Amino acid sequence: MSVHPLFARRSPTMASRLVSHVRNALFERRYRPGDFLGTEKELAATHGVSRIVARDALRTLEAMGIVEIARGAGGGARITHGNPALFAEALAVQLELADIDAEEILAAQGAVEGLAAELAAQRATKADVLALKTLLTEAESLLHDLDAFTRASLRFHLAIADASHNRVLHYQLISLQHVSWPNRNRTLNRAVARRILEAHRRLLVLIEARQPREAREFMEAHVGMIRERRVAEARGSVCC
Amino acid sequence: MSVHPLFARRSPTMASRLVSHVRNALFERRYRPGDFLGTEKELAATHGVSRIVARDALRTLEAMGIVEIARGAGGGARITHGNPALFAEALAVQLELADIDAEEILAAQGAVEGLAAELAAQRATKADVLALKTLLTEAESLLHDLDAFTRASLRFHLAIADASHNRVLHYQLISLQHVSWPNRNRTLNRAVARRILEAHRRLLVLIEARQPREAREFMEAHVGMIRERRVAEARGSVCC
DNA sequence: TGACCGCAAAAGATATCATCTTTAGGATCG
DNA sequence: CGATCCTAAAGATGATATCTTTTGCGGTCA
Repeated sequence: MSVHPLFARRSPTMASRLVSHVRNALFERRYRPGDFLGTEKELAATHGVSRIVARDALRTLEAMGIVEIARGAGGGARITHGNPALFAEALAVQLELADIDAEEILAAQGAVEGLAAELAAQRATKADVLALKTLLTEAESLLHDLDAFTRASLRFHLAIADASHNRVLHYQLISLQHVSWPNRNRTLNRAVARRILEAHRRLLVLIEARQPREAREFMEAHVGMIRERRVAEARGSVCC
Repeated sequence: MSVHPLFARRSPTMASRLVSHVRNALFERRYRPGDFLGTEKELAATHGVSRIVARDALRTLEAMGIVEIARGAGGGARITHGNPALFAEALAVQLELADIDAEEILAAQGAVEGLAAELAAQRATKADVLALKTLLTEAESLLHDLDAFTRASLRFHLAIADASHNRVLHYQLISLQHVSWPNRNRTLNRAVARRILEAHRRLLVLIEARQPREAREFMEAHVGMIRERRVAEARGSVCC
């Protein structure tokens, strides 16, 4: 039994139409972070669909990082205030599916971090510099625990992106670190750690001295060195 | 059908556990693009949950760009081969939620495209150069239709990223263009279009001549000019 | 103030129907 | 006899309805 052709045209699923509806409203600024979207039942009712369809749409919107869902009385769906981790996750998934290795990622990371260092040298506030100093001191005290040292170093790099006062760089660096950095740093030894620490000290000096061009070049070289080390590591580990 | 109390500890939702299961398998390379995951019913059965839960999980995995779902006989869920558009969308959502404007985005874009131009000047193949020339010719013939001209220009920029043979730059540029470029270019007139065309010609010459440093500097200046224009535009449009 | 309880809301299960898509088989035409 | 087109069946998601279970907020009462 076929439906009359006039009414047959509804290929995009109802859930996807609901998703588009919310997404478009967001981009047209009709929804803002924190806004209440409604409960499953309300959404289903106002859009004339079943609760399952509303659920499907909310699952998708949740995965897209657009809404947060709370249970219990007073619960329901609200527009989130943003969650960079989700975006980092999205990049990580795509890079994994496209089978992209650390070298390509670190090349791009060099450009992003180079600009971050340049802007940081132009715009870093006293608070930014203080935060960087604190992280540097913390890393110094962690030379005995190389995994913890690595994490502190990652935070130092991210703090430079923050000091650039460009949030795009912050988001990009988060996502790139998420895929470029191994959980444990296999070839890192204390000598290398000291060299990294020295590079970070020098970076901080250049930022404090307001030398954007030098900061950028130094950062690019620094990330370049990390890339070299990672490439050598990868070659060395063809077998174990 | 109630679950035995022994197995009742399940604070994270069952759908989210199913999502994690697939996600982890992907990152551990136990799943590869194209692999068949199963149908809704099969997934529900093998994980001991209802079809609703399996659906919820598949909606999430679909939004994350991990699986594709096909209907009909022989349908079901498969690991995708990647979809950069989804990732671009994720960045766009986050930038919108964090209320980031075009200037910040174009600053980051300058760094990404600068590196793309530098690498393109080092690595572009004959085919890459040919593609760039074709796009340039196409843009030249579109001076009468400024919207079409804008789209051709965007493709030209993306082709440079492709010529860099670094896929991360391609992904990043797609996502940044997605949010930085207005659908219609309000202040673009024919004189500006000619200047853009001239800049693109010069870029192509530098890439063909294998002058990485110059290509990078020129590209950074080029994107910088676009940024200036966009900022002026934004200021001019406080009111209409 | 604090513990408790009620209720609202999502999470999950089950059954059923609708719709889409592929495929295989049969009818038709050259 | 062979190729092609049509059609019907089968297999899968899409959508609806209705139900139970779990969770967490908020008000109430001691």
